[in-house]
Amino acid sequence: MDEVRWLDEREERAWRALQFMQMRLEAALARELAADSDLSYPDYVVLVALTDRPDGRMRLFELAHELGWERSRVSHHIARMTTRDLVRKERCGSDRRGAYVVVTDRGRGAITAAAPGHVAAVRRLFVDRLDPDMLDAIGEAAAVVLAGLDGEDRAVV
Amino acid sequence: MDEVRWLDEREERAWRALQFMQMRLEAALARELAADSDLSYPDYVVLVALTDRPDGRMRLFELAHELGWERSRVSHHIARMTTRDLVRKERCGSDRRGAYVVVTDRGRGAITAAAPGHVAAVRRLFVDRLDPDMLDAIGEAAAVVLAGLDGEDRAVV
DNA sequence: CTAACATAGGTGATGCATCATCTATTCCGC
DNA sequence: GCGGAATAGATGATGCATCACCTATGTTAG
Repeated sequence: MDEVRWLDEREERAWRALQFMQMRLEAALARELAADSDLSYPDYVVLVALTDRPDGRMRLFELAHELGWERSRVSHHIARMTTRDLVRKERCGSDRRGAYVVVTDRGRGAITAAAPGHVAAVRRLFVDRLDPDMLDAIGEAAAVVLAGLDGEDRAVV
Repeated sequence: MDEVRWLDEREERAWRALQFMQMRLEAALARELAADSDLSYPDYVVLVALTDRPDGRMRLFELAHELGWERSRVSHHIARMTTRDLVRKERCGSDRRGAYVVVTDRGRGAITAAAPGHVAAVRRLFVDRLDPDMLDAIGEAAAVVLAGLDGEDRAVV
């Protein structure tokens, strides 16, 4: 049992501020999205991922990987979105275990309507508050931490 | 209707990386906490807040404010924690609408057991991956964004 | 070829988070 | 004092996220 290295004041401040910012930011964005679009934040990111593809379709496991979601989460969420006619599922010919998720017209309409407001909110609350140096610093720091997380996952598996 | 100012490549990169980092980091910390402590992340932060007080007690609304939670969330969560004997509620004498949350012995035991591992994980996955400059930059950036969010809230209310 | 394993996806249970709404109490202006 | 507004907290419904587990299909070592 080694001694515990608690966080010092500077470390604690940065860590807590980041946590708090993330929580408040996500809550604010989700609220704004819900207020003017009938989409939740998860709905939004799914539709962004799908409409980034020229054919508006993706395998479920691709979606899971791209969004960093668990497979089961994708399954549940796509099921909910399907009942709202934002996406639909199609069986996959080449791999009969698999399925495609395809964005519907209604889904396209929803994301087209929602995106400008959401991007404006991201700017107003986050991007435009920070000067480019800070933004780069954050991007770089996040990349470093992500690389560490990836490394752990690979080590464990 | 003004033109939409979409995010440029640098902005998008920073924003996405931050989102992704936050998601993966919180998931990893929550999993680790759950694996060796029977506490969820929300349980953990509640117990930290309570044990920071000399008497281990707080009003529910204080807890809501300190954690940045909605009142209803606090109410539900404390109810769940009460059934597990991590905290208990006490009626407040001076304000008969109110109630205290008090950490129990079991709650103290749980947080004492969980904290070293959690702090070690925060170090391993986040704090120790970044040099002090980066950490400060993040703390500062988060503070700026938080100030903006506070400003909006005050303006709306 | 077949047995073992890996992968794609689905499902039910449970805990988490929010919303709308409710009651009880306190505060505050008149 | 009294009546309206604000505040403290609770509650039920609903959507979100994870876990443990399941089926079906594909892959590969022997």
